[in-house]
Amino acid sequence: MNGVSEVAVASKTKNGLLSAVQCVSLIQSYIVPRSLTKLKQLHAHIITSGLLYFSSYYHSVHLRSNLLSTYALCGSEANARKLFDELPKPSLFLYNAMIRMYSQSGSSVEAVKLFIRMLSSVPFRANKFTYPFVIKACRDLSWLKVGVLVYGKAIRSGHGRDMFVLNSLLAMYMNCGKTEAARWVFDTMRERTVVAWNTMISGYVKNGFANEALVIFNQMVDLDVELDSATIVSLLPACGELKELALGRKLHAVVEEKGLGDSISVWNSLIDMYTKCGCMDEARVIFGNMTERDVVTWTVTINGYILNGDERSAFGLWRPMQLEGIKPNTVTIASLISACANLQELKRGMCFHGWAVRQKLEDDVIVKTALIDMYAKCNWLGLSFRLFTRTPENQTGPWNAILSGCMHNGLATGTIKNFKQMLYKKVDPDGATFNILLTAYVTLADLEQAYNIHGYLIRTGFLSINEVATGLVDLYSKCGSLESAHEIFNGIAVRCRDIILWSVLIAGYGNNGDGEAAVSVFKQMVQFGVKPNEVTFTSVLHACSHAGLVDLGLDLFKLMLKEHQSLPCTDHYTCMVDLLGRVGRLQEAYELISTMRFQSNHAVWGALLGACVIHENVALGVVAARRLFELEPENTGNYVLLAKIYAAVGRWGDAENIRSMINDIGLRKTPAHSSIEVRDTCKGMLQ
DNA sequence: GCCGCAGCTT
Repeated sequence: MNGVSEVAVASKTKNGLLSAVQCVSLIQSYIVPRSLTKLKQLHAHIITSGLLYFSSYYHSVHLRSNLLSTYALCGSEANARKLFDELPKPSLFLYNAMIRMYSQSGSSVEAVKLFIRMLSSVPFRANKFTYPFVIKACRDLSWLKVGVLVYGKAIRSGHGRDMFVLNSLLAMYMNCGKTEAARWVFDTMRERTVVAWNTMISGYVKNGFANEALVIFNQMVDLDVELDSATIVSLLPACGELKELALGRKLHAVVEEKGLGDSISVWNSLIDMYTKCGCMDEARVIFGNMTERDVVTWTVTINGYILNGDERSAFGLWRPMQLEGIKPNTVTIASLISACANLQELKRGMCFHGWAVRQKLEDDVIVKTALIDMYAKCNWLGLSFRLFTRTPENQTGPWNAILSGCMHNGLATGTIKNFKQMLYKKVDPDGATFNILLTAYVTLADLEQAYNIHGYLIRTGFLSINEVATGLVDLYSKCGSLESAHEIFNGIAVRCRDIILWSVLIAGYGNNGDGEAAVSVFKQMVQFGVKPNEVTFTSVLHACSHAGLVDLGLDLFKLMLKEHQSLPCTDHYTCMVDLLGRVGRLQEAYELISTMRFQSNHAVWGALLGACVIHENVALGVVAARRLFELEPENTGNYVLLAKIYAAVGRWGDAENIRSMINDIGLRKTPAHSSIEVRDTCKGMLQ
């Protein structure tokens, strides 16, 4: 209301000229505080007082220009546009103001259109302020070719080496995935501010080259470039991705030392980094110390809990978040829905679905994708499909969700059929699509099909994605073609071979009964400096046990305890019990179980019982079976195995006792068919 | 004759 009184004062002066000047200075005073309401009031006053008509032409244009540029700065598109259209010959400054407004508000197409109109209607060339706006608009639209043409214009008008123009060009190349082009521009820049370095870092991270981002950062440090908060915010996602906790902590220290923590996004990025490195405690501390939190703060924390397997705590933030007045957005709700999918909590998932519908967020693609996935993981594929059919068809995310939903519900051929539909509808598949598709082909285990998809992946270039290549190695191994699997493996650059790829090949040899090859690949992996993890050890021990390589397996087990200092898990013990049990070293297997530092599970005892059956060892068989009866009383298979041992050594009375035990349990706890099956097995053995 | 423009988290 203050604005009205100011306006009133201004209009009291009889002299229209003074009044117009006063209006201009008032308008300009609204620029920094972005006082749109006051501006509108003043605008109305200018119209009713006739200032625009009674002033000189010069002052009238001046007033209009100021009104327009301030509307544009305040993001009031409709008002700015109306004024702009009324002007017969807008100045370069006003064109810039309009283009800036469009490119900042996301109306990028309008920005580019206006630029083209400007080129044809303005007697002078665009200036150095114009190009960054237009290139940014092209960046947001991923219009690489148009952007390059605009840059060509910039060169011809002498702004090709302008720092701002080059920085926006860098960002455009990075956003369009052209990291080499960006690199070239960066290398040829004469003058590099911290903005250029930051653009390179964030660009590399966005394009999946987190390692390159770290390299750039190190160069930046070597050259003593002063980093700012944007550097931190750009680099922290790389730390999270690469689990570079040490560097992440260092950056945290830098934030504290240099006082870079004035923006929320810095703290948000730190929380995100800590959660990705598995440090929920440190993330919680930052969260607690923040005096102001935004929707991203809550979302990264919720995501962090989910990532670290603590979905309960994630759900627990839902209410406090809203009590603090922060409204969840599409990212928040999608994360929570995916947490419901992890836990198969259909009811809770439906509650979030309902909330999303009420908030009109249901049609957002990431929310839709999360919902499709959630219903599929809760085994409600019908609901998944119903949502899917109401989704715009050209987006990859929902298609991937429905493909993985088919797989989750055991429909391998359905997955492949839908993938073909996807291609038919001209939807672009991505790396994730092929990861899912390859698991579908794995269940079919058809070598001919594997060759076909291999060829397809080469033609489309998707084989260069590491996870996809890993999936293909797995597919070939599961089809029994270890030669092809190894060939793909050899085709992957040594530095790109991650732990998962190695483990897949080791498991491949193991499952094909070639324990020696599995162990040899394992040794190669260690030689290349890749640290084996739990899964690798499980695979290699499993391989030994399948191939009967007892002593080799024992050596590896000891190696695991000593050199790699990994704590063995139950899977490892199961492999070892299996390994020893198969060759009849039952007593050793039993002793190994006794050395376990934690609760033994059914798999370990099951392995021992299985070995006792083969070697007809009653004493240990009874021990193992008793433990199993405690651990899983309703699993009739265990009773059958024990009965088998008794039967094998001729202790028919004991076998008969087991049979009656099974009958009791079978009638009470297992489905009828299983009890009948069990009874028949026993009968067969007793006869 | 207004004197602005680039990079950054879920």
